[in-house]
Amino acid sequence: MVNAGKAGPRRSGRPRSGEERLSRQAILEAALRIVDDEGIEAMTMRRLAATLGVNPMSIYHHLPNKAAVFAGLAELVFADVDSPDPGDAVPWQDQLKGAARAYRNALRAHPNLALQVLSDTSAVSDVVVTTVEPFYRALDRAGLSPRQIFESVNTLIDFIHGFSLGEAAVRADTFDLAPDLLTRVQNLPSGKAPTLTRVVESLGEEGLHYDFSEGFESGLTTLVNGFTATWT
Amino acid sequence: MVNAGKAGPRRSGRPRSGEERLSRQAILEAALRIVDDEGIEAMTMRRLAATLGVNPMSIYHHLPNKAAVFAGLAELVFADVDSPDPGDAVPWQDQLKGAARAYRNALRAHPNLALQVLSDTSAVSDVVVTTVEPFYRALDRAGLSPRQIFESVNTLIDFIHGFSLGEAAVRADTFDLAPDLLTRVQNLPSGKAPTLTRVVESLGEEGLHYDFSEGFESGLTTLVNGFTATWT
DNA sequence: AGCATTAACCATACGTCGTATGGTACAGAA
DNA sequence: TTCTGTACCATACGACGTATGGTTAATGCT
Repeated sequence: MVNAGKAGPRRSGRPRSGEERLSRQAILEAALRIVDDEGIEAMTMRRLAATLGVNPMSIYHHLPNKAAVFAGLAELVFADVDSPDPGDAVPWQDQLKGAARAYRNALRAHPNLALQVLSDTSAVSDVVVTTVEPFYRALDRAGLSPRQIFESVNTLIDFIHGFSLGEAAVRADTFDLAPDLLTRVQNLPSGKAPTLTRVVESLGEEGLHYDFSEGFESGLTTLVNGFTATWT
Repeated sequence: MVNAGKAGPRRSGRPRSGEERLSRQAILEAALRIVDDEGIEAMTMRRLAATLGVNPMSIYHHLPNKAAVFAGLAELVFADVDSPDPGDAVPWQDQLKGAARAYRNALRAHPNLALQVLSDTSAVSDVVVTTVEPFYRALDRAGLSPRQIFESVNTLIDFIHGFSLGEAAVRADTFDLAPDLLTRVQNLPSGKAPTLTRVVESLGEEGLHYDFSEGFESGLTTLVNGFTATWT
């Protein structure tokens, strides 16, 4: 007879009703914490089990494998896309920009997860599909054809994905490339990149620092202007 | 005295002059083959050593760790960016598009590597930096300010990155979403995505299939038009 | 009520991974 | 000739994902 104490923390076998320690939800929440706090490579099944106070194999009763854990996390991220939908009172351009900002913000909320989310094709669930609806709505209101809407949404989302990838890699809201990139560019084999060198030097004079939000807005404006110029 | 035979395939100790079996170059080439043929997860140090006919630890005399192998592969990819540079006879718009196509093609050449390349910030070497020069040149000729050039290049490259990420995930030149996406969209909780549903259904009527190259050109046109409309 | 099934946990173990450590044989410099 | 460094190999360690097979409690069936 091992562990006869009622409150013994170590038990074997199925827990009594209401004493279950695991659930899909709880597991995913713990996994998200690990990823956010310590990075994606820290999220191992054993580590996850440890933070849940549970044997590693127990997790497999709620999720089939590690890939499913990450797919679940991706769903969480997309579920957090908070589309404002200010109604159709607002111009379609602003509607589209709002949707794009919401999408970016969701990816930005968990930078360590961004790469996983953007690369996991199996995570394209209903959640993701409905996430893009606001983009379609805004462009529909702009009067584009279905084909034009389709291509435009793809272009815009590709931009957001690429942007978020870069943003997640840097892990800061702002980015000083002042001495870093500048000296590197100047140390290039002479004449390899004259225009780049000139541009970076010129930017260096105004005390260059890159702000991701400004960069995002700039790209967004370019794209919206591009849609207008191209389709009308 | 083990292995006294002159041609014995198993030897220990340093090989005789001219008989070295490894080099950084040879290792990276073998690694690239593995990634291309069998996917990125097949590229393990042990597997790599096996294809080179060598003990796993021998690789570490030429590259410090596995991450360095992938960084080297990323360099190879960027070194393959084949910027056409048709001179300044061509309009800057076409110059810019040509640079973008070359960049995309380099990423497309090794789809299994794309994710790694796009996420590995440590691989941003001189090779990568010089790779973007054609973008800067074209936009400089367009008469933009340094700041405008900088933002525009970032936007364009972010788009290419996002696009390539999607393209690499699908691994085909063309993409039939006809029944797949269509039925999924129609099975959504009613009213969740009305515009999306309508657009996809409408596209389904014309026998929808998505062509990545067409999609890329579409995005490119939008961006170039956007730069023109925004900065001038 | 009794019994079989299933669900939720744990223990052990297997094969694979990256790579630390420490050899051994040759090359080139002193 | 001796010393130092280089390019290989052998062994081993700890961590990983997860297959297998317990044990116990809840649940469904009769």
